[in-house]
Amino acid sequence: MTSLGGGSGERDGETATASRIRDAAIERFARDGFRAGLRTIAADAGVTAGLIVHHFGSKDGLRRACDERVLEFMRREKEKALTDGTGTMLLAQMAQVEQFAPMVQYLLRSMQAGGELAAQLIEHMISDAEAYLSAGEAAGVVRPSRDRAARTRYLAYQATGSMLLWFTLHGADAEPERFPALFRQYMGELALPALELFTEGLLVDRSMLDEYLMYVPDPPPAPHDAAGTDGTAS
Amino acid sequence: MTSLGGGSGERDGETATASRIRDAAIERFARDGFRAGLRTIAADAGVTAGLIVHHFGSKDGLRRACDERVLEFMRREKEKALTDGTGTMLLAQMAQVEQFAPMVQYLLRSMQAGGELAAQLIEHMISDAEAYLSAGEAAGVVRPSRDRAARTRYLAYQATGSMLLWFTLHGADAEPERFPALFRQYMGELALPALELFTEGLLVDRSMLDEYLMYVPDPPPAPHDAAGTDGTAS
DNA sequence: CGGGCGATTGAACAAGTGTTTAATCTGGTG
DNA sequence: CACCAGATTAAACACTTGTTCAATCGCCCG
Repeated sequence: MTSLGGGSGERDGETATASRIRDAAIERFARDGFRAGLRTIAADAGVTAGLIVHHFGSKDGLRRACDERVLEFMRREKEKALTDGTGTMLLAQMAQVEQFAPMVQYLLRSMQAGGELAAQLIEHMISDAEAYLSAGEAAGVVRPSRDRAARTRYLAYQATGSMLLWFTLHGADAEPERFPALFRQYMGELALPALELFTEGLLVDRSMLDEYLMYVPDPPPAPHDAAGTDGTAS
Repeated sequence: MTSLGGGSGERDGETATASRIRDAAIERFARDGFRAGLRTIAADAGVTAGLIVHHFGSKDGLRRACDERVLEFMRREKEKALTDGTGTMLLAQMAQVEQFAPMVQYLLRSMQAGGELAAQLIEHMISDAEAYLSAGEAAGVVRPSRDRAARTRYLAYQATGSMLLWFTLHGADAEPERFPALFRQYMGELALPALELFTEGLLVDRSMLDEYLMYVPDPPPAPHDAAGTDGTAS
């Protein structure tokens, strides 16, 4: 009934049934996590478990197909939406559209479980943020950093990670119908503190930062773990 | 051989074998996630699967016992370490001690999977951060916020969530022996961007914040989801 | 010594998993 | 129409899972 493709559900070399199975899998994985059984997905798609492995080889093959579909969809959708550099806005906008909500939920499930798609996604977001922050610096609205790469990664991890945690605690077992509303609520609670922190910071004076800069080499320290048993930086 | 208790492994009404099973379960859950089988845990503890359910009723009972143990351990350890308000420092310090690393890893597994322990933990961290930030405000080193509760939650979610994501992508399947080193690396990459953001902010001017404050009621808006189909705030 | 009681075991059970296999259905082509 | 290739099914397989059950072991108390 609901074709996740938003138009072109089928791709090169894929039969209509295969794409229907794959879309049902995305929806079921989004709802129940990746421990959902093949028979459940098969029932959702109105087919048999055997047919799934006939088309995708194995459950892992099915998951790879889902990953690929979601990733390609994200790539295509990214250029149509104005991003805030962290991907949060992009996901938020996508979650509003009922048709795309399962994709966002599937994505968060992926990050919950780890794996290739999650890693690619976060790197994707980091490179987006890199471009966005660089443009902001050039335009004079974003302060330059002593280590731009590190800051970019830091911001992307913060934004994505807090969203993931929030989803895990409040939205993982929720019906997909409630998902857009939950996402709106998350953004609403987020906006003010984020803007405050981004424009005014958190600390009153610079002593902590300056103190830190006294003790470590400036831009990019050794990327590999040095010795140093002191873990406390107060 | 390695008693996770750090001294008093047994508690009221618990036989020595039961606590040995529970500690083995914590270690195994930390290593493999909660899908680890009872027989694996039983083998780790040198017993049989049947004995586990004899002592804990079910696998869920075992997990509850593990949760309780870890939570109580965190409570006891919290007062011995100086926290930075977000719990990151606390976990980092604990991860340095080889004996406690499995507990931290178990905790992150819990947050990965959601559930009661994770929810309690994050609320715990939020209330810690609340006290810490309030003290900072009173001492004049932390800027006051227009909505202190929201900012506290925001900061706790950011810190915990980014740590969780980082762990999921880089450390979930790592040997527990490497875990302390991975944690040190994470803290090292984190320190500079965090201090920069906290003391200098990210944006050069206040226009975005002021613009936002023009459109929403100041301190705490309606907590329930209002209508408003416009999700874009530029 | 004897009886009992909890700890502990090994085997069995029932339900679930992903996957395989042989058979059937279906549609297009010579 | 005959034929074949792919789609599709139902059943079986091998395996793992959590849980149950009866039997045994070991120790403490009377």
